[in-house]
Amino acid sequence: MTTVKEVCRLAGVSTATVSRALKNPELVSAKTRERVFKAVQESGYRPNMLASSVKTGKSNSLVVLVPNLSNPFFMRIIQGIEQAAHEQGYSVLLGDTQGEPAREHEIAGMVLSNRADGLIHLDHSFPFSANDAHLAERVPVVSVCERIMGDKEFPVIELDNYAATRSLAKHLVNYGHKKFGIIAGQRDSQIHLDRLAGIKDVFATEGISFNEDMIVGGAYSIEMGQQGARDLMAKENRPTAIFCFNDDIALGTVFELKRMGIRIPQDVSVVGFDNIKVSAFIDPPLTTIDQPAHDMGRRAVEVVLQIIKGVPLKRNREIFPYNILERESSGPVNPDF
Amino acid sequence: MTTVKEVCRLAGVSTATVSRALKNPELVSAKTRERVFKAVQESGYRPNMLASSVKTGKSNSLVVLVPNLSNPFFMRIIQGIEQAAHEQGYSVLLGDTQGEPAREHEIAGMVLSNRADGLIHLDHSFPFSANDAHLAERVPVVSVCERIMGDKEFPVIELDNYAATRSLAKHLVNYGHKKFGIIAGQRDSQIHLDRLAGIKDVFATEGISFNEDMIVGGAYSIEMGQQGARDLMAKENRPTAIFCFNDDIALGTVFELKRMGIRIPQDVSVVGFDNIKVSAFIDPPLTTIDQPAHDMGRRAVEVVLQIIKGVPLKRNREIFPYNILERESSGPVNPDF
DNA sequence: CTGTTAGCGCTTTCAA
DNA sequence: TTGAAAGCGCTAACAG
Repeated sequence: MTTVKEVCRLAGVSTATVSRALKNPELVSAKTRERVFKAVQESGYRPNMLASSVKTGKSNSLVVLVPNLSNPFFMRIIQGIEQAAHEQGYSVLLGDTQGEPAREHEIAGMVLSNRADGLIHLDHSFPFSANDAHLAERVPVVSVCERIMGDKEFPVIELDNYAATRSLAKHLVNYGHKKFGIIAGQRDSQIHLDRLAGIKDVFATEGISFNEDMIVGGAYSIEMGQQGARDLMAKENRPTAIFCFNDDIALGTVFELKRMGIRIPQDVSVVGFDNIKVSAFIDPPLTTIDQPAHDMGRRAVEVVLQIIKGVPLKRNREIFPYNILERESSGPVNPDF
Repeated sequence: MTTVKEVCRLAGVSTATVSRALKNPELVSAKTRERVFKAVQESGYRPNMLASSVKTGKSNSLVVLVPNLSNPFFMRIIQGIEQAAHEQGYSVLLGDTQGEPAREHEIAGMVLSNRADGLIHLDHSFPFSANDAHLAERVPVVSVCERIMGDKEFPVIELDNYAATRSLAKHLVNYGHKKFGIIAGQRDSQIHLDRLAGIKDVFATEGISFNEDMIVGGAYSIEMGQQGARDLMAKENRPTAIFCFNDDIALGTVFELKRMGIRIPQDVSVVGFDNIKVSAFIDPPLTTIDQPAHDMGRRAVEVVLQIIKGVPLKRNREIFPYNILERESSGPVNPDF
């Protein structure tokens, strides 16, 4: 491997000058600078990032914890993160946690062993092990979408889940629906609570009675959508409208209902959440909530970099705007269903 | 930050002993080891990975170049990569290249600046800049799915694309189809050539005439599928069966054909490639080629680690088995269409 | 503007 | 089995 030494030799200068010419060119005379550049060129020198990181104490990378890499919604966030990070000269260490605490601890540990300067978390769990909790105090952490549980309040980039499900609920109520079902994802998260609250709030003002046993599910997957659809349709008071807490669930629900001979939206209306790409291209196209996932990812990077750089945050919680997409999977209630 | 020094102080030993106790515990007496462990515990010490990397010259990370993070098929590969890497104690630096050479060069550069020990490429381009080409000689590189173009032949993990499209073509020919259309992804890749060859081969033996102008498209996206479907249906000799070179394209094609009032598979058969998750849940479920994406990702890690460790490779090209999934988007030809 | 020098935190000889 | 000491490749005072 060619190191500074080699460049020094070729350019006939000291290591300090090489380092300067590369990092702070304005501190070096034009002709020396040229000599150094030429030497770098000739030798094919690449500074060893690790070595400089040891010196400066900054790794210039961020670690991102994702509960499930195959969720397309997360991918949109990550794309935003990756782009913004890259623009700021940071690289992204990606860890798929599968929601397993052990893996979260391990990956989050990278930021404790100086491999990353900050952490972006796409889940609601406290990512460090109990052992590391006190060390984690000084670590720049931001969460996207989910609020991290625990004593310390971490900055969060999120959607107004409450308002979003409210508008979804209003949309369905306006269509005359009175009997609802919900297929949930993770039930123990703040998101779940917020979304549920939005729905129940509308029910309350509209005088719609809703029974907790009309909430089924418990994972953000297509299969859960299928299962949930079957469970809901087996109830004696089966719903005419179903809230799915993400689009994957909605995809499974739509598939399964159609398989059961139930028409959408003529018999049952289905709404999703997230607006993943395919949602617009299924049959029928899905009514859903569009989240600015990409921008939220970008913003998460900005915020974590602010923390890293010691810039005080204006606010600890940033709420991004949603957009309700009224497509063809929802429609007027069918009184005969 | 707590460093070795602190542990030394607490345990009353030298830095060398601490280092040994942590990396090669067997070189240290049981009681010293215990003292060190206790000191580590108390101080909450975390070794600075960067510092050790500088010494050892190994970063224990791999960089992965993805042309498009939002392609679900790539995500399956990456999931495999991430898991395998993690099991081997490696972390994954992920770079979304958007197919832009500039970004590829920049990200691939990480492996030249000691930030990563090897590179896994999910595209067919030579990832280094012309400038870095000679440096790249010594870099462990593996490609998955696509063969990297250029003088040097890099190891590759791929599918038998030729055989896969052959069986897809046979499947359609058996259904009586004679008029075909193809909606391609990237046209300048080896994959494209292989897949095309497989199809044409079957056409040749079956005596089916095929005109190059029945090949449309040029990007692996849903939108390209829509566009391609429109283009194909506008031809005077419109096809009764369409090969889509990935499932995203097929999704768009199915959507657009249905929108045009064309029934699938009664009027037109559509087949995809990749078997992304949603393919089984659209209407109709998609006939496609299942690629063992996850395993291919895992294998890529094994191979790149072999190169890193200097273990000679048995073969430079590994072909993974495909599996044709005959679902409902393909069926008997409709002579009246 | 440039060179000398002293480390960053860790690993690894070499001697004891 | 342990410690002293010499670096890994780079950066950053401090002099000059």
